[in-house]
Amino acid sequence: MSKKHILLVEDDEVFSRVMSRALTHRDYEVSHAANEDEALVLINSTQFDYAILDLNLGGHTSLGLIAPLKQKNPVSRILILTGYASITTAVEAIKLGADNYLAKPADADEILGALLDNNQPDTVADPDSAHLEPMSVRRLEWEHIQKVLNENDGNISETARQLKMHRRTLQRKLQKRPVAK
Amino acid sequence: MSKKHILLVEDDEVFSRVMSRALTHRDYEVSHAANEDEALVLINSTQFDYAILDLNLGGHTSLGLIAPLKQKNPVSRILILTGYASITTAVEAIKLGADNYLAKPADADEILGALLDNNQPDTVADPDSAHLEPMSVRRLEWEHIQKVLNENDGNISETARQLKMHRRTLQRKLQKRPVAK
DNA sequence: TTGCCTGCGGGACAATATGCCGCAGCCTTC
DNA sequence: GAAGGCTGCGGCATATTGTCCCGCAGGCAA
Repeated sequence: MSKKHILLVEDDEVFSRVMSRALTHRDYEVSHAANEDEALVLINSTQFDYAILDLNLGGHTSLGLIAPLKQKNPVSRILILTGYASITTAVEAIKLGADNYLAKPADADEILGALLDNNQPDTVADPDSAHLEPMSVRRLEWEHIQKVLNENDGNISETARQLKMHRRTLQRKLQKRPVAK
Repeated sequence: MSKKHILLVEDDEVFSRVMSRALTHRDYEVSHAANEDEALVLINSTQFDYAILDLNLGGHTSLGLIAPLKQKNPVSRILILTGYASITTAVEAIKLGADNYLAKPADADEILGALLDNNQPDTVADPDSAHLEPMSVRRLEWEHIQKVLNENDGNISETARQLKMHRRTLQRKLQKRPVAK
């Protein structure tokens, strides 16, 4: 049986190198693309079994790659990975056809687990995993900001206006990482 | 044209009453269920256009209602609502067929927006959907704090713990008056 | 082309807010 | 009465914001 072929779309130099190596060691064949165009070329020329897409590719998101991927490769499973996770983008990604969504930081095992994981039904079905703590205010703020920012197609100035906060402040908040939980 | 029929599954007495009224005033017909069994009875006896499900129903989740709903009512749009939002449950809900996922606190407009949202051709042109301003981050924070504080029967220390903020900070926030909007 | 407007990123500095300490008073429960 | 939890509040040392101010880039109209 031949090796499974994974498409890795990730613009972070270091992270992509680490991931590539980790996946290769686990006996996968990995093709890496650092941006949307490179990714499209690969998608059109190769059959992939899986895809790992970093949500934030420089300017825009990698969500646009989902459709071409699905079209060329109806059987591949797609995992969206992001350092700036939010419920809004997660919902959007899944709606667009991604199979899973994972927040960085995550190690290779975690990522592979999320990518291969097919026993979806059990994930949340058990009542114990039902996380009963309310969101922290920071987390809630982050989610809300992401939602509004998304509604404004990434326009920071407009988002700041609607949120009644200074653009400079929003800008600074966005540069930080999302809150753990 | 007859009114659109909404199924509201929500175990919180107060919240469900408020929502029911708000939706009724907006000219929807609302059926309310406080638990899974009640909901199933309604699903089997009525045709719904939309459904709003609180994710946490006492012990388990309301995700199990998605399948029956979809089966009986292939056209309905389903919104999952929860005070304990997390990316994991959001992804799960969308995978199971929910159309959107929203974190409380959320007002009726926000909820309806999330429910009707999306490229639904017939609702896009709706002139009534006049520009919904998102809550400011301060307002959202205030609402959330009040809600959690309430769940904890006014216990400031416990609330601060859950919100992962310093008790002193919470105390100071509470001394100020609520934000205008 | 030249303004002009808008968005983006970021420096600098003062005004606030927050984290964290400690203390005293009040309850309720052993 | 001692123990432990909650509340209100006074200080700081830090962190985060509000403001103002530039420079740069792209879209657009004169």
